[in-house]
Amino acid sequence: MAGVSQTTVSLVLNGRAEGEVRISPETRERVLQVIRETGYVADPAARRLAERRNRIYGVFTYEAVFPAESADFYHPFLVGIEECAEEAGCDLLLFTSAKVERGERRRIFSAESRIRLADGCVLLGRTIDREDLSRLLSEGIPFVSVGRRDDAGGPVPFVGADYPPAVHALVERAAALGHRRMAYVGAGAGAESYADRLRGFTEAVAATGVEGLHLATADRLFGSGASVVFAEELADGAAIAEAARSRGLDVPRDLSIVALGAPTRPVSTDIDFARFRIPRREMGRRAVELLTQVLERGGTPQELLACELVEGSTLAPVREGR
Amino acid sequence: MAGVSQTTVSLVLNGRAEGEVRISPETRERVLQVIRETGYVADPAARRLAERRNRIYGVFTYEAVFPAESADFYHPFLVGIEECAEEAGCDLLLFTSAKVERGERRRIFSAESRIRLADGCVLLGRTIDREDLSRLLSEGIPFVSVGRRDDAGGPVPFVGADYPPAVHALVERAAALGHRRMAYVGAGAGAESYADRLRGFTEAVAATGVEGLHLATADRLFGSGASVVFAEELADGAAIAEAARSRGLDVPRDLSIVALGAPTRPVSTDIDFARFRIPRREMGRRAVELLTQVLERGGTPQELLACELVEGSTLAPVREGR
DNA sequence: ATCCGCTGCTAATACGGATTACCACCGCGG
DNA sequence: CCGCGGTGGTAATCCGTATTAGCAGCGGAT
Repeated sequence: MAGVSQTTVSLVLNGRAEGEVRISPETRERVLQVIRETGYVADPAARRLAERRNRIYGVFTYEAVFPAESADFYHPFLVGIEECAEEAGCDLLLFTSAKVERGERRRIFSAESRIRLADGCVLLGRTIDREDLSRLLSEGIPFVSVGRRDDAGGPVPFVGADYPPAVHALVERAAALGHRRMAYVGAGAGAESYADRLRGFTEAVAATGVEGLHLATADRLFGSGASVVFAEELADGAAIAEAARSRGLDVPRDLSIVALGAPTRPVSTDIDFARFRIPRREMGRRAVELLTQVLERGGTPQELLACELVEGSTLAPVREGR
Repeated sequence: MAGVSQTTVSLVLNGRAEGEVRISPETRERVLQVIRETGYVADPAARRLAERRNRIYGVFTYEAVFPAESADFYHPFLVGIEECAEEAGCDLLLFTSAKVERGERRRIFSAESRIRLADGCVLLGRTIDREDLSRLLSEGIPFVSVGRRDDAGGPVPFVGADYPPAVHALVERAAALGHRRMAYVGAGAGAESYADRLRGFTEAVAATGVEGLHLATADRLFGSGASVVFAEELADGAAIAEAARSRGLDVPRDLSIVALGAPTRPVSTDIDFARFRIPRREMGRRAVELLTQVLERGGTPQELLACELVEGSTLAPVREGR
């Protein structure tokens, strides 16, 4: 239509017409005019094939992205991811195709995986398959994990929440309120985030010189003599509060409770726990920024974002006589 | 690695090895073995280029998908869309790249639009640009709109909520409770969904033989003598309830209120309005199903899903003497 | 010995755009 | 008239897969 070659159109379209290769302003204008009239847009698939770049970022979650169960937890991450993708002019590819079989988790690599259609990928999930991770690394697929991850055959790029200092601060606050015997309730393992919380607790009690107990479950909590309990998850905190109430204990007069996580399961509690805020939205944003950075300059960025403390009303001075 | 040509791999990969083209079972097994070992996956971009098919469905929303403001409204649609995409083995491409300029809406077609990377597209939004719609039609891009749409240079494929019968049923119920003067408050235009509600109302009052008023705003409602008001949006209903209270009117003793929409804006009200339920999740699911159908067999499906009535507590018998 | 039909596989090409090497043209100085 | 440098553009190739036409080899029938 403009009487020029495909090459010329490509050059004009990509603004390369000013550098090495020269196209006269008249020709350029003519091509642009036709493009405007027809609304021509280069085929993204062909572009990807030729250019190895798409401006499409993949988003992989081990659970369904939208559904309600964990929606409250994942949603803020996605808000941040979308915001930042929008600013970067990128589209998001949600890998929904990996069927979640009953009891099975999604897998990143399936026979039909379209992960390589995206320039790179943001990973979301409490835990991430080590096999998947190491394969991502070995195949050289650019990605950033939301949440700290242990090495998996190499360092993993991530943006995580910095749990240890946050837990540390809460332990110190409890100590300042007179607590001398503290319990951590939760696995303290399984996911990196759990391990980090327990580590923060363990280091903090050591540094503060108070006594720290680690209980896998709340069963033996009430015989332990602990005056404050650090619950690994908000749901755990709610359960402990309920158990305390049923024993006739008042929170926080008889027992202080600190919650160390965000609601990953839908918890119907309006208790205003002493806790910290996981900067989920910021983590989402930052993950996309880091992915962009990886795509442009490579590297293996690892970042931890600070968690803001929330005073709450479940951490009080230790009761005399305990 | 298997000592065969690229063609052979392609044939094996696509299970074409049994039809016209023949590959010996031994060779096939050898290729499959290598595929298993290496985890080879065909490049989706190249596939799309060659095959014109991707198993990627685009999702276009005029507002940001995730953010909180309209999250409550859009989320159920997305749940349905994701569910169905997962079952169909499709990935979802969110067109987040179209920057939402201050005060501007997203546009489907931009210079960088990656819409053609997807096999087809699901459109979501209260209103959809007519230009965008007619361009989709004229370019022959397969799509399905969530929400009924008027023709835009041709019939538009959609799955919508069937408002008129739902509104009709509510009008009838009001009439059965003795109401003889009913008001509809809202624009009744702008979006198809609003027009449909007003149309349902207008037809229903005519059929029922009661008096129907259409008020653009609630300003003159209280002098109108209407004993029941149909609010176009849930938020409108909440505002009217508030206004009634401030006038010393009791809902529903002095004034019945029927809400005709779902919360599109975050409304903090716990009023249990007489209303109907928009089957949003089902609409999302169905949209994906219809898109699949369009891709396979073409056509322009148009479907309306029934809205279930919700009794609520804001519709009562008309008060004597009004 | 020739031809046929079948089996099993591959060479060649298309898909649409990015990139690169190179060519045709023009004006100018020698 | 020749050579030279700068302009403006294009042919050719590549990206990785799907598809199609066709080729080599072989056994059996004529």
